[in-house]
Amino acid sequence: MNKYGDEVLKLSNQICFPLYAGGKEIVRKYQPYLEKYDLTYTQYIVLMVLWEKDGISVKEIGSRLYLDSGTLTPLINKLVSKGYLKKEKTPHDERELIISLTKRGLQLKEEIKEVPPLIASKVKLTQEEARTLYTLLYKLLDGFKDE
Amino acid sequence: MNKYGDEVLKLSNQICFPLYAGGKEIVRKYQPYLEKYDLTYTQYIVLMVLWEKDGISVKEIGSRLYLDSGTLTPLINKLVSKGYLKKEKTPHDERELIISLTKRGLQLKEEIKEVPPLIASKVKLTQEEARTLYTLLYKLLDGFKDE
DNA sequence: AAAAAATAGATTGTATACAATTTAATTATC
DNA sequence: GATAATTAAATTGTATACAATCTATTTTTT
Repeated sequence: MNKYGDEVLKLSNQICFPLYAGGKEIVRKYQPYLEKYDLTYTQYIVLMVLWEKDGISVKEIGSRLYLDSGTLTPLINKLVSKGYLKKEKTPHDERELIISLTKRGLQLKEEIKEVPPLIASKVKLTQEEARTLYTLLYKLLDGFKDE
Repeated sequence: MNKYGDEVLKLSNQICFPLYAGGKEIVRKYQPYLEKYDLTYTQYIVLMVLWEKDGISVKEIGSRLYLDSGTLTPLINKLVSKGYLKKEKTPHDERELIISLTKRGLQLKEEIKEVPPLIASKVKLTQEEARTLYTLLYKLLDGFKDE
């Protein structure tokens, strides 16, 4: 028996649950706004990565988003078929695939700028609280990385 | 053009992304420990709800976990076939389904108490930080509820 | 340089998630 | 009291996630 008895198994005592639920809910909040652009949240963050740094490998996209090729391969294919991305092999390493934005993919960036403020307005936290949450979440994520 | 220019679309400026990634990673951390009990994280939190309050409806489980019947129905069926849960209709409302723990489902609670401390040890936050994160996550979730 | 190990991406199989719809039962309205 | 509106759960369809495996290529070892 654990020294805390039943307490450790209460949903209300676990940091994991609100984190899991919060992550899920935030994605759900995005969907209605992204629907207009025929994008899902995951597709949107893949594009966000490329808007910041274009022409990177699937591997690098994955390491930035904590996603693996099992998720990214079909998702990138969908974005290619939608005309937002293109795939090409690198000459120096035939295993590697370089993902780049098409003109249309780049255009989308300007249109979609309206979305983040709309979501931000739904987050009922002060600037200070949001900053603290942000810092703690990254501290948690960084702690997971090294092991 | 948004007054912040490109800034709003940077992954590093969004609270949503670390939340999404953190939620996903925490579930991934759980899997190896839950595998031993033949459970997934979602199955585990459904059991957690019932360990706290047995004999509730699918609807109530859903409202506590932010999940709908589309997710819960097949998941509960799996837990029934594993021998952890049983389903029965209420006499007073034939639409409603009451989900209860079997003896085996109740036993599992004692065995699985070892897991939360193992996860907690992977979270590299001080007690103070964890408490703050917890508070902010619930504030965020509560803010989502009313609208 | 041949064999072994490692790596990038694709594939397969299982398990969520959730919107939208359907079905059955209950409540509300007229 | 019949009809309409609502509700709980199930079903359907689409899109992640990710472990495990596979394939092709590159790098390391010997």
